[in-house]
Amino acid sequence: MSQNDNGACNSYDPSKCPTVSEMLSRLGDKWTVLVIMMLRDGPKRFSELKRDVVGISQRMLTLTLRALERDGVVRRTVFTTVPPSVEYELTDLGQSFAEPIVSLGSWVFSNHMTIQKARREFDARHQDGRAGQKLVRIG
Amino acid sequence: MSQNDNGACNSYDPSKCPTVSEMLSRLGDKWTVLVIMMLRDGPKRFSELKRDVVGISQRMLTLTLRALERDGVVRRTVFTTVPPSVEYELTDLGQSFAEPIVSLGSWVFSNHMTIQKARREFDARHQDGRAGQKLVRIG
DNA sequence: CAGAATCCCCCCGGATACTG
DNA sequence: CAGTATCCGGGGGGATTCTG
Repeated sequence: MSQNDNGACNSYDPSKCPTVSEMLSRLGDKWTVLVIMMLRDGPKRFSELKRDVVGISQRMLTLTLRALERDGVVRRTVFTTVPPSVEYELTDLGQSFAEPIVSLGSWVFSNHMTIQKARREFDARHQDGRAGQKLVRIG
Repeated sequence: MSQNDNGACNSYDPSKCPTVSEMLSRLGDKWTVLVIMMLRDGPKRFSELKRDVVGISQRMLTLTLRALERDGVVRRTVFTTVPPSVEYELTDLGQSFAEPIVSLGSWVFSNHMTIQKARREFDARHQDGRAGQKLVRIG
């Protein structure tokens, strides 16, 4: 985070608003977006999420859900049955948050061909002789 | 990433589309969004960006810009002057990408108060007695 | 079933110094 | 000015094991 420990936000300068950059970087854990998209259809149980979000570990699922719950985006409901089950669902805040999230995901999905093409061209342009400035191997 | 190494995307399942999750996780480096928002107003030079994106190191700025250039989102133009200057600007693809990005940033900005309140309540709820399931128990 | 706890590796990313 | 190269510490996150 930035210098400011309290989340005070005076100007519309994201870099000066800790909460904004925190929330944005939360998307980057790469699981948050997927989890939120999964929850759009309605409540889901822990094991459902774990099954549907391919590749996520239970640890990361737990951490992701906990963070979202803390932000008031997700509501957690425990059913004291045997065996126990827990349901997760988007709050109203979460629903409204899901909108820009989905827009973003949709954009990426519908443009990923273009992106991949651009990447291939970039790589071809930079690996052979000319001006080959490799920084770090990407991908 | 997932099992699939090539970026093939068959179904509308983000978790099965490497490119989608890669692009989404790129937002999480926490600089990408800020850089893109800065470039919305028009072309900017390297040093301008470094000055405006508060807290970013030249290393991270370079890496972020390089990645965005590779994705075809940003165009890099070198002017062989003395001293040299380099301009960065959004491509058409980048402009369209900026839209959902901005939506996201705006949402976070206009809801950060609610989020902070939710966090405080969550923390208060979980540190004292009540069903206190704290994740990390220190000491 | 839904987690919590522990171990441990990797890489992100900051700081610093050097170039064309 | 606009990078590049190198060192290095902290933490993100996977795999595994244990519990109510």
